[in-house]
Amino acid sequence: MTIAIVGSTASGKSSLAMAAAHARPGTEIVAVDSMQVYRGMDIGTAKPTRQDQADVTHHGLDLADPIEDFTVVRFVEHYDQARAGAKGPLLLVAGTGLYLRAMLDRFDPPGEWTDLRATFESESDLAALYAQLVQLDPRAAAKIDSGNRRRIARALEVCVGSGQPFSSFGPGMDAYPPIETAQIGLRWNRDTLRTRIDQRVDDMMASGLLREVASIGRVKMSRNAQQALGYKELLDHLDGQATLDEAVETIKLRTRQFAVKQERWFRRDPRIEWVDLTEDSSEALSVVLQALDA
RNA sequence: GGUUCAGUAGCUCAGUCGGCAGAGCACACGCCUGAAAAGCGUGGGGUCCGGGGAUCGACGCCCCGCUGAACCA
Repeated sequence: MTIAIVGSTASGKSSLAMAAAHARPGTEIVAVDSMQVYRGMDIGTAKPTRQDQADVTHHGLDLADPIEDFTVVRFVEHYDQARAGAKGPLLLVAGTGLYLRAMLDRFDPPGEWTDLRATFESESDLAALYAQLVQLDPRAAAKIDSGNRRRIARALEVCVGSGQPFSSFGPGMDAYPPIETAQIGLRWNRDTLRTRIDQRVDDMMASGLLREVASIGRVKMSRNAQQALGYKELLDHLDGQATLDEAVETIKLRTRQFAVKQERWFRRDPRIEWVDLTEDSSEALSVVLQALDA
């Protein structure tokens, strides 16, 4: 039995999952989150507390040091292990849409050819790069914007490295086959979500986020870890590039934009059952419990 | 009280000689299978502070007023 709760940052999915796990003892939680995988990045990623982790078995947390670049493939491997060893139902708490889809729809990403990728990414003539992709894999090219260097380089990396078209590795993201796992989506209206985000960022600052960021430091953070909201802006502040107030405002703004981006990602998936929240989450809890009991 | 400067998209501002109203950010929407809290694209938005005048034609020139800033008293 596996259920997924999806939603944007600050939607309340973690606390809903805790409530559900308490109501159905034995349930284990899987945090599907590209940043909570980093050890020591606790406050800024709103990682479940030690107490929560003591009360309910959690997976998906603290899988890598901040100096490492984590990837989807590593997360799926971890998930498969967790699923095999789990003693009770799994409750997935997902903010990272790509990770969740890779897990549930069994994406099988082609391998890595990092030196090829580096070559393509440093190619100065982007138009020529795109033309090459159109030649090798017109189907992939049709789905990638001609200005998107990163995705073009990755597709070419796979075409050249594997000898097969990038588009031959799966149906793509717009295929939503039926799956066992029920997905429940949490949704707030934008104004309410904004105040929740502002409050959450203020709370993080009050809890010592700046100290956490300073104690890790930029040199001990990988490219990917440095992208984490809150960390990125406070690292810039520590480098003297912004005042603390400016940094906090930027965190709030970008977190809002991130939340909308998450919503747009999940919105596409027709299999998600949405629960519109006001301030009362009891309806969401009963929906989750119902799914767990089914 | 006087002088000067400013007032254009939600915000910060461009706008050449008077000739179809612009940018960045924000916002909305979409795409993306080994960086996804990343990357890429699309487009909706205007009482050009208000009023009057000269002109074929004004965001632009002239006059009056309003608001803000700086300086002088």
